[in-house]
Amino acid sequence: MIYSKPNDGPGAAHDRVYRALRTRIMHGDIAPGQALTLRGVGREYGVSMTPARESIRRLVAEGALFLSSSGRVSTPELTNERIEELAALRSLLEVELASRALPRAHIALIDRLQMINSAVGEAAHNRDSVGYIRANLEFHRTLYLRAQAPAMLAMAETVWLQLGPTMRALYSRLRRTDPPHFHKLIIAALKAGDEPGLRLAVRSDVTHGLRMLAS
Amino acid sequence: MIYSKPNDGPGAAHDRVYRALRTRIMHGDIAPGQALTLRGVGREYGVSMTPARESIRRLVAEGALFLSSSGRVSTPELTNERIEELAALRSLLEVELASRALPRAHIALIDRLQMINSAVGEAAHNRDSVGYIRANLEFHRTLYLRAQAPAMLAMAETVWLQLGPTMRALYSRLRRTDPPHFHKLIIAALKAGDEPGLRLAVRSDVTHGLRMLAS
DNA sequence: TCGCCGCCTTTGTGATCACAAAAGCCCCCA
DNA sequence: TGGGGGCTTTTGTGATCACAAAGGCGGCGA
Repeated sequence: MIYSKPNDGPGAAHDRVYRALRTRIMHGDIAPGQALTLRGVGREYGVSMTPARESIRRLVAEGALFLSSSGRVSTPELTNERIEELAALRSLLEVELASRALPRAHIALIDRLQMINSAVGEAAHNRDSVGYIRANLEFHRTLYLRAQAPAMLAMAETVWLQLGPTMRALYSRLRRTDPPHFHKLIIAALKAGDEPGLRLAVRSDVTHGLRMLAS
Repeated sequence: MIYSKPNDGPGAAHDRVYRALRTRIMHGDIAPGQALTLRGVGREYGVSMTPARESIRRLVAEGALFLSSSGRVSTPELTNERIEELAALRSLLEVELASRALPRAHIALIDRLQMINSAVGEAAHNRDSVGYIRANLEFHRTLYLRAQAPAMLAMAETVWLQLGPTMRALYSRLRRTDPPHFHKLIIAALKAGDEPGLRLAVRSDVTHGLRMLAS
């Protein structure tokens, strides 16, 4: 098999496959319950079963994929209990991340958040669920990067990953065309240096979208 | 290669290796910075490189092992910043888990916790670091199982896993022979149904041990 | 005696293969 | 026409191999 580059940076072929699959799952590119096969993934990315297996097993370890008792893997179909739990985890982790980012949030960061937020609004207007999820996650990640807490951010991303397919199902179901209200509250709290307000705004933003899955 | 049983339950050979390694790491059986090799692990557990590789890569994905840029794996040597972050994560997650477990904590559970806690004290008295860590984690897990929050508990265990080798280094360094004081506070708060007290006791217990690593 | 260069060994990576189990499928019969 | 049994294909698992790169070690020179 011929690649464009013999060694694509640190890591290897399985890392490329892993990253591609991870991004697709996190952005909601794959519907819940969709099955994946080792040979299929390998064929799709031009690698043998070995890197495909490593990528898939890694995603299983992170909770992004579900491994049936017979070894078949598929994207998970979450129960309501699990969704509530994951929402609670998002709330716990992201409130803390935002709070830690607050003292370091200068005006340049806030400007960037506002730009990203307009991209969120645009995706919402165009009813582009994948674009909406991607921009929304970028908004949150940009803020949390300032917290200088890599382990915590990694955990938050793991939760996003587990929610990816479900978020797709959610956002394609509800027809929202307005940009998220709570993002504006987050930005306002950042500008004002208002920590309790920021915590509340983040918790509301995180909880709001996921709460309407109980229906 | 001959096994005692052709199919050891759900999963397979790699699952057995994974579980064994995971337990050893979480209990602090392996010192920080210790290197592992695929062929070495395979030889130790009587399997080929494939299951050894899957187990190790899974532990890497969970943060239990560190993967150098050249592909070598070793148990991580945590920086102080990372230890503080992981302690904060433990605090966030475990306070929430304890709080959720409180309404369901009946007398039978409290009795069991007291029994486990005496095992903790005994291990401390015998200066048995691995036994101490194991009993201590069992104390916490027994309580959190009552929270009925599997995703949250899994995250907490992932943090324990990342801290395993470091906890070993910590507990073998300091010569404590007394059972943990905060466990008694946890039990007392559970008996009294005192939620704020429980939150404080859990946070103190989690933070206390890890804080003295800054030295 | 100390440091550096080159060789040999160890190690991870990806590919391929044999095997068994699971899944899907089709045909036949009630 | 609907369901069940058996066959074929698909799929995951573990083993093994070839290869390249990294590591370690010893010897040689200054």
